[in-house]
Amino acid sequence: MIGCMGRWEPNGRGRLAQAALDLYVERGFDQTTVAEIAERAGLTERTFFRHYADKREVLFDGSAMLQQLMVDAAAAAPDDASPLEATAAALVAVGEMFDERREFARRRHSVIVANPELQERELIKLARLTEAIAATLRERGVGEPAASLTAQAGIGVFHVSFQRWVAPGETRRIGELMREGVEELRAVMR
Amino acid sequence: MIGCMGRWEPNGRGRLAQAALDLYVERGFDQTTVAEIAERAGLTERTFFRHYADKREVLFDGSAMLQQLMVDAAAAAPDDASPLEATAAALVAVGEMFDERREFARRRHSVIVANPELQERELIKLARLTEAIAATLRERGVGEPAASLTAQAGIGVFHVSFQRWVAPGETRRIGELMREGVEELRAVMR
DNA sequence: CACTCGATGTCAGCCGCTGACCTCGCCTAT
DNA sequence: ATAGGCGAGGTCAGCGGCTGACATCGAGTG
Repeated sequence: MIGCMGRWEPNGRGRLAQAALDLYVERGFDQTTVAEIAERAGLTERTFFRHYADKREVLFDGSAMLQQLMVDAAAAAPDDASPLEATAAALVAVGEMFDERREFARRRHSVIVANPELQERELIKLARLTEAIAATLRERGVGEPAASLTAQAGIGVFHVSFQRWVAPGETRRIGELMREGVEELRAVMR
Repeated sequence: MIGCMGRWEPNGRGRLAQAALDLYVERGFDQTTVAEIAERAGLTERTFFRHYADKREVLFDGSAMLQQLMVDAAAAAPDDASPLEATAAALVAVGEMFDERREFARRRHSVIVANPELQERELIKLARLTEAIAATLRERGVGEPAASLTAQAGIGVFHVSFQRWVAPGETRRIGELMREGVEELRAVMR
């Protein structure tokens, strides 16, 4: 019951993720083959593809958890909260988790900005997240297109704030950058 | 000077695009090989890749023109126009062109919604478009993060409106949907 | 001690994509 | 008019991402 440790070492999945990030940083995404990742993790190429749908997905393992966190936070907002307030609650919810892992985020981000294929994957994760939040708002009684537009604005603020947050030299916390972003967007739409 | 018609038939690039869209619609993106596209166009696989960087790009030929159109429109807005007004001008500029090609857009869209890889490509095109508009706003003297947030809001409205515009049964023009979207977003941010 | 079951290994193969090199046919200059 | 430039296309070989089918191992279960 406790075993389940594959054939040899435990946590093959985690070893693959670690090996992949290391290699992507060391020599670049394109210059890394899946066989090399698997070898460094002490596994085979075929096993890599059992854990991750493709070579890119290994960098996006946390996105499901992020989505769950944000959706839960938006759903838990008080009934009388406005769509924007519920969305803002989702943003606040992820703030702490991000601030704890800034260096990891920078490392990962440096790989992604260097490769268009990875940016595509990041963008579709963001789009799915947007849809999930829009669905949550709809369940809260928000109509269309208001729900989609609000979710889009919220994720837009998140995205812009995230990019500022990982920029070299930036020391403010992501929550502060997101608050500032919401205010700025309000001002611009006024 | 006028010749330049490849080795046999003229417009190989266009024939490839037509063959690709037809096949993607007929049997799906995944079930279509590049060799088949090339064969239907009377060319070879290798030639396909000389015209298009990859199998997906053939569906996104028009995006460069779209970007140019929107950037020019935003840049041409009067000096005293607000960031939001300049961005709205970019939206208006694409309205007519889209309305003229609604059936083509629906056909193309049906292929894209059926395939995540194609959605990724669409999203990165939208992201590049967003960056281009943000850059235009910056040239107009708008600071950061206001420029990025405004561009993101504008493209967000465009995206949501486009999806409503291609939905089956929808008859309103895209310009009207975008105007409505901007108003809705304003209301939600208030 | 079989037996099941989930995780991994092995192997063969398709297809997207690329580099290197060759061919064809129009165009221009001498 | 002929030579050579040049751009579009063809041919071939090969890498690497990804998959299906099947074998194997190790741990828990009866």
